[in-house]
Amino acid sequence: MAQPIPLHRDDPSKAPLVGNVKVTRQDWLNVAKDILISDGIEQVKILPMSDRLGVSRSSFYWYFKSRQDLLDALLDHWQKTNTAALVAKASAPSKSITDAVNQVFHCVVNPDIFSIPFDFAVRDWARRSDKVRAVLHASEDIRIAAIQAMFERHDYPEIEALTRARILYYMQNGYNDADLQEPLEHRMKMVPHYLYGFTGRHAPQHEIDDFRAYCQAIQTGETP
Amino acid sequence: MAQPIPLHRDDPSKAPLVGNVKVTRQDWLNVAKDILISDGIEQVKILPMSDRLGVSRSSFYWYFKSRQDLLDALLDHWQKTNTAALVAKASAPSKSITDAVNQVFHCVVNPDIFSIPFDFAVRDWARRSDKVRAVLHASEDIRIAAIQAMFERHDYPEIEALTRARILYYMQNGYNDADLQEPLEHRMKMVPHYLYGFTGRHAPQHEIDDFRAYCQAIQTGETP
DNA sequence: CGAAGACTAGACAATTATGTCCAATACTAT
DNA sequence: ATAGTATTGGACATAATTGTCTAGTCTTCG
Repeated sequence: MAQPIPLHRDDPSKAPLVGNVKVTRQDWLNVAKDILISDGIEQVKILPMSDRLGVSRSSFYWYFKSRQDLLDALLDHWQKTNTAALVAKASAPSKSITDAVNQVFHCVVNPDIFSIPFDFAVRDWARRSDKVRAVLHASEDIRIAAIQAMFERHDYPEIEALTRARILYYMQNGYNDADLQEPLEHRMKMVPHYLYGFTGRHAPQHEIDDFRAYCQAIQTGETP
Repeated sequence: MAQPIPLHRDDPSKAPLVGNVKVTRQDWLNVAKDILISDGIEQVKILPMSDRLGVSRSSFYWYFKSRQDLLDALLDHWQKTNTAALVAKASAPSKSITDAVNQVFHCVVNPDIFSIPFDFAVRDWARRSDKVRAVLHASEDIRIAAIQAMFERHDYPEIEALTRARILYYMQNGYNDADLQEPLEHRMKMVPHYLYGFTGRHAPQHEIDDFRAYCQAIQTGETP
């Protein structure tokens, strides 16, 4: 009765999921992720997922020991995508601090390398699970440390590098309303101010212009 | 078996809730609010609430038509406490803009008039319910309009008043980790910067000093 | 071709939730 | 006191969810 509607598979070349279906462990994880993002961790339930995948509910237990086993895998998957992506961007070589910040900014504007909704969803989840909260805080420490190191590579003193790292990082999380259209545009406008206005200094005009051009380029589809 | 543990009642002079208990509609709402804050709306379930109140599950249906009826009442209660409190603070007369901002700041530091965790919880809830989201957005518009009007009363031009209002308001919501200890202190430190650094101007030193003194006074127990 | 392993469907059991109904009890006003 | 109302407890019905078990089907590989 239920239509198989897999939202995204690993390998699109695989046979379509109709008739006698076979799904992968990653298919279950992807559906779980979608539901986590849209409806919260409480709604990650086995029967609705199996309906969506078009397979029997009991097949789930071949791939996962239990619902908790799936949730653990989902959290692990989050760490290995979002946190890893942010750290990679922050650690990449850069010829100026503006260039470096632009690279980190990639994570805010390019959903393919960093999923903001996924981050929000995990944050919500963390409020209700000690284990997830511990993982989240550890990840945040790693992320901020990577950004701090980035500033330090561009000769900012340790304390100021940490302050700027925190502002740059938390700026991304200023809204927790995933449906709001405004956040991205608003964030982009505020980046130079947050980054340069906080300590009392101001950004050189050409750096602000660089930011604006960069944001526009990404929004119009280019990926510098 | 379950101990009756009402967390807070309307009228403490009432008989303690032991033995043959009678609870009020507000008791149910208070428990629902506590659970909403600590565990999310999904966990607001009737059986656990009745256990906590020490009454039978079916008694619930005397006070509320259904679970949804309770949730509607809970959302209504939120509007009539938090939003009303913030608007009241923003609308109160003030002899300077610093004084006015200090008054709004009351909502960040005094849990008795404005519950930040309650606000966070409703925000989470809104992500999963169109109805709640509509109410939340309407409330935010009302709040920001009140703060904007406050700045306008102190002779800020309309656009700048709106910008400052948004910053002052969203500053409160920069963190959505209700368990973190840091947010309050961090927010307090950043208030002057957010408020005065954004448009390129800077706060007079005496206003920053006023903020600091104000925050310290509240933290040490005084309520100016 | 045929067997072993990978994967799925469906039946069964246990738990927890919502909601209804009615009898029983406690409180209040006369 | 007692009648009437307010409030509660427990039985019943229904649905959703997790998990187990087993028989069966599909795929792959010798």
